[in-house]
Amino acid sequence: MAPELPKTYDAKRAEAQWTERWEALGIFTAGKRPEAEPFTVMLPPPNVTSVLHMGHALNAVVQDTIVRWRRMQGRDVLWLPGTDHAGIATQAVVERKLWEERRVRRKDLGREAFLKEVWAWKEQYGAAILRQLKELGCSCDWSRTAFTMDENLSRAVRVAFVHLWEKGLVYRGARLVNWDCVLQSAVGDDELDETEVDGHLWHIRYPFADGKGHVTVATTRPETMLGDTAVAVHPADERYMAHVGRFLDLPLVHRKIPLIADDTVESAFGSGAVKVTPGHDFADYERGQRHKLPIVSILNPDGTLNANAGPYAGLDRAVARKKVVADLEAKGLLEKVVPHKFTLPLSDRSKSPIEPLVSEQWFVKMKPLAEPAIRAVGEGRLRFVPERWTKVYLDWLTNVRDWCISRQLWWGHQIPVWYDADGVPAASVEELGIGAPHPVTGKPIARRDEDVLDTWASSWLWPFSTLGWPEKTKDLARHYPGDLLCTAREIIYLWVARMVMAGYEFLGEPPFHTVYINATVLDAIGRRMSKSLGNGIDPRDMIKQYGADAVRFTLSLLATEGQDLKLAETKFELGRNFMNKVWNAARFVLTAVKEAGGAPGAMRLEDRWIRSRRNAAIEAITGAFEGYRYHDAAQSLYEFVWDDFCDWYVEWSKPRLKADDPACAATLLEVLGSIVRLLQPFAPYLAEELRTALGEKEHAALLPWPAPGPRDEEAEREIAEVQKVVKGFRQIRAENRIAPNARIPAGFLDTPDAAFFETHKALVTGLAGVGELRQGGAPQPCGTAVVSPHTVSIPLTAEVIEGERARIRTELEKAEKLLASIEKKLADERFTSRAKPEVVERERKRLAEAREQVAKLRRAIEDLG
RNA sequence: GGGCGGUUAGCUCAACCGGCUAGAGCGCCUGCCUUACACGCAGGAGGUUGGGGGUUCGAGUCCCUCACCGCCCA
Repeated sequence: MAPELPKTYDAKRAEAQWTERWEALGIFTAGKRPEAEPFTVMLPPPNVTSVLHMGHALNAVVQDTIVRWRRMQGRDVLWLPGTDHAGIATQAVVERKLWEERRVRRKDLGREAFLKEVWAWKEQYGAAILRQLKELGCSCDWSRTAFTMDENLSRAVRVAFVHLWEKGLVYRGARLVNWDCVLQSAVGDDELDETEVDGHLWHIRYPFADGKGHVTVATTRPETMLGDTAVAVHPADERYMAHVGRFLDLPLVHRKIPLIADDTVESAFGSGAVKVTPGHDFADYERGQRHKLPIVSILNPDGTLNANAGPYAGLDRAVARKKVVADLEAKGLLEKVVPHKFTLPLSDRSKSPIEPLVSEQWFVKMKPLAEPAIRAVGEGRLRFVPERWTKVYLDWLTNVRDWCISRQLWWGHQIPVWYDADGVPAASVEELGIGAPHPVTGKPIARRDEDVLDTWASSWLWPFSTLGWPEKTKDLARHYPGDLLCTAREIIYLWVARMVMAGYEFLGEPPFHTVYINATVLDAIGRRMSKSLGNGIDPRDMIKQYGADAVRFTLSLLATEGQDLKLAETKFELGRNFMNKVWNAARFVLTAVKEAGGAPGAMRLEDRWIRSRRNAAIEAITGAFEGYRYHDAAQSLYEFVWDDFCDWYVEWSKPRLKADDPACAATLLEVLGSIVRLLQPFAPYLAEELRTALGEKEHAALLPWPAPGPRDEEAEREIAEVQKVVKGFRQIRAENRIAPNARIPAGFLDTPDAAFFETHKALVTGLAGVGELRQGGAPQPCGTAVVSPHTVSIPLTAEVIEGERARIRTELEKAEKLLASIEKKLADERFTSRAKPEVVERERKRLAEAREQVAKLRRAIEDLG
């Protein structure tokens, strides 16, 4: 059973061997345990345009670890993967490609031909990120891979839209939206890239209409003054108080606009007076609403100025800015221009400055949808981990604004609304052909709404559209509601809240009971990883370099609760080293244990001990998983394997294996089997390799999760004493430069447990590097270590005694300090009378130990002479 | 302006309900290629837990306050 195992773990080989086989064998396909309780997780669908970045990797690892653990616990796991069509992102990618390769614009092709191009692109490149998730070892049910524009998911979008339409929750209206002049579409708040830019602050004089005096306003966007409909000051600003209500003559276009008072104005900023442009600024839009100001829009959708801009009509916005500034200067109205840093929203996709623009859009009324989603938390039907994110979720929902769901794009779900010749709209799940009768007016349908829906309008249905909704499928019945959602914090309201709303609206209950918000991955100095900074660490490179298991384990180990995660490439060595450690431990066991399954033989103390430690590890890891404490889980495994198993048990096993001790062989194999199981959720490839080497028939992913057996308190206590004694010997050796391979004929032990150590001396001699263990003190000169209640010593040569004396003095100082602190504590009767009795008792015991320690160290120094 | 998080060893982070001498990995120092592993072994140094105040027999942990850093919302 001992194959030739290479000296270091070859992650590449293992990964190449298993990734495809797992999928081909369908071992992650849900539904194979019809009698078991299901466990359902939806992978947050990444954009089809994405490549795997570290954030995805962490998110996926966190989910896969939990999912693999639940699967081992016997649950019928469904982890459903898929991608999101990402309207703007994808359309922009394809448009750019068409332009670069063929100098063709989308409008040259026409809608239908363009969409064919996008689909072709999607077929070719759209699965990249899912492939990369497979390379990470993700145990998704790949047979159920979904895409937001699949036929059934698209139908779900239309059904949802018509449902909301019929409830009167969908409306069309003119609103200020983020407008991308290049893509010529509204874009969502989440599609903005807020960039800090070095701009200017133009100070412009607005004369009063009666010719007496002026007010100076400061602006970063001077051309928008053409759309001003007021100037605002703070009501308590003494400089302007007397003038509120007077009218100003808007320069260049000569519009009469009022000076108004509004307490959102910051008096300290600029001149304290701000121009109000409700048609081109979100804050001004609100001010305009409050003061019933007219809205003047000066911009065409393509970024040129319109007729409202008077003489500037037809100019591009950038050209218009220059001309406006020049004209103001010529008229002596430009007071000054000062450099000014501010944040400019750029379109994520086109990188052009976003213009707030009034346009006709479709909206969804959110208030009624938000109510049940808010109640879900109070009713305990929805829980966030870490808990503090609950507030972020609730804050957004309580102040929720209506949702602009239309996008002026072609790639996406075209809005299922048709108009007759009079422009009367009708919504329909099924296609209403041109010329067909309008369901309400009966007149022939003249056209379909051109716009498509926001991508979130499909992804908010993801937890059930992927299961077949609106059909009443078996999957839907079994897997809705699901259990867990793992995602990033920035998506809590964009997506999480909307999914909960959709869950209640369409199915009457939330789509999951727990939302785990994973850490944000930062670079080594704490900045977000971003393309523009170029500080990202590519998980694919890390997988190549260190192996998928190492990447996974490292991320788990670094995922401390609620903390962001600072990452440097070298951190992955941590995971790699651990994988190698496990590999070598297994290699040792498999080569050293010649036969399995002889007579079990009598168990020794250390055999009982390692089982007890193993049980402790099972308990700790299981508990940590239950609380989503990944760091604790990974740490417990790491310590058990490295410290308990490798550093102690394996070392103790070496001489026993030479003597063919069956109890020892059986213990090694049993514990290694446990390690394989505990490792599986973190490191599926290595676990699979090891279970094969161990001759297990079942895939590691399908092995049962170990149940924690009883602890053996006595063995743990006794072995702890042995370890103290061994460490004492090692300390004397190391401090006196005795080479590790130099075997000392005899070590001396002065202990109250003489009989115990007589029985178990083999546990000491091997690891302490002493030929035999004798009771009592060593003859002088000797080195001494006090490990209360034991004292260990070994004979030394005369020349090293000076160093030994210094060492023991330092020890003594430490011990005396400790003793003094305990004495002081116990001398204080407030402590002895008020502290819990068991705490006082413990201190008394420590006092005795410390006294003994000090006495022994003093004697050791005296003995040295 | 409002909210949230953070500040613990040189670095990255732990520390359940307040209670043993505040732990680990990396880095550093010393000695070792001891036939599982140098991606390793053994040992060691390194901390006024951001400052100040308070509660308590006892505070990294609870309260107040200040400072700085980060994120989110407006």
